[in-house]
Amino acid sequence: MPKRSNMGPPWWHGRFQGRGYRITVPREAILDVLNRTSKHLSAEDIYLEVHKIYPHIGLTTIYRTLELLVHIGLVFKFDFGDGRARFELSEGPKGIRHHHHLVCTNCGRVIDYTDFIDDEIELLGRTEKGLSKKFNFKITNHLIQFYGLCDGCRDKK
Amino acid sequence: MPKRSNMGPPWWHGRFQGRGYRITVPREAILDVLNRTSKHLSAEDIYLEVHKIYPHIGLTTIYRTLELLVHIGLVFKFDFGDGRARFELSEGPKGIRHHHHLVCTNCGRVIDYTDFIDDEIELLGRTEKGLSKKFNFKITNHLIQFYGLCDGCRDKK
DNA sequence: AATATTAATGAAAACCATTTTCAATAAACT
DNA sequence: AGTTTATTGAAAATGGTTTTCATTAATATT
Ligand SMILES: [Mn+2]
Ligand SMILES: [Mn+2]
Ligand SMILES: [Zn+2]
Ligand SMILES: [Zn+2]
Repeated sequence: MPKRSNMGPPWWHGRFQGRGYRITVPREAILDVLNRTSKHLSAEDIYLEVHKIYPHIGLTTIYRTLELLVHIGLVFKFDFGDGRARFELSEGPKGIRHHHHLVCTNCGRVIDYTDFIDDEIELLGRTEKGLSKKFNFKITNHLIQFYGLCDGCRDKK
Repeated sequence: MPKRSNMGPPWWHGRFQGRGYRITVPREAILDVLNRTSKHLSAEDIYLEVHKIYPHIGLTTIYRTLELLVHIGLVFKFDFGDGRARFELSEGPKGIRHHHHLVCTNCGRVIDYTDFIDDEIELLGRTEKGLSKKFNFKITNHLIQFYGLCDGCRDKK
């Protein structure tokens, strides 16, 4: 089902060329699954989805591909505390969409939010600068997650 | 070696009483190890340390006790991305010392920092309020970590 | 102080997400 | 079309964590 609305190679092809990485069917299938969801899928989730169309693709390949995609920066890997890694495309055709997460500790639901991001970015910039100076630490990344009870869970407790 | 400078029950005893939890030798030993380090120990780290004094205490008990301590809020459990959970006392005799982490992605070193915490707390408060309202999400906790290269690793790359 | 109750423990086995191995396959280059 | 070598799939291994279950010991009761 990997059908794109307009012709031309998908926007991510450039990330593979020139680095010795090959564009393969499994890789396209995995990127396609990630590209078409807004959920935070586990390796097995992705495997099951890919399996519907390419039953011969194995779970091992899913893991290996995800590792590669994280390595080249196309995918983010998260740990929301349920014992399995979760993956999310780091950018879309329209560029990076920076956001943080709200994690429900009761049902595991994960909510993306971009509100307040500007204030956060502002603070993060200051903090990163200060920490870099104080600890001589070169910051490349940050992780911000809020935990609590989601809309559906807060009453039932 | 669990020797306290002055008499009286340790400050954490109150957390066990009244809840049906018993104060046992393994639990005291584990709390003692956590209380005397500023590092972020894994279950095995704690096991090895406890083992020096109580060789009969098993790794299973370490895991079970840590789970309990996290449950009653005496200990924080972290994932710094190296495949094993890390534990840290949530408070000391002098109260809670809120801090966040700087994680070196090269050597795994973890640095606690409390600088800029005030600004962060301020922002977090606003953000939590906004998010709570927008998503009807009851926030109980947050996780903030910065990743990058520490003093010893940034040059060698 | 002795006894009863039941939470806690330890050893071994099970669990399970992820990684490794290795022979077979298929992209990309000539 | 043929060659090179990155990639793949199946099976086995790995390793941190959890479960099982018989035994032990902390606390309550007498
Ligand atoms: Mn997200
Ligand atoms: Mn810390
Ligand atoms: Zn929920
Ligand atoms: Zn380092």
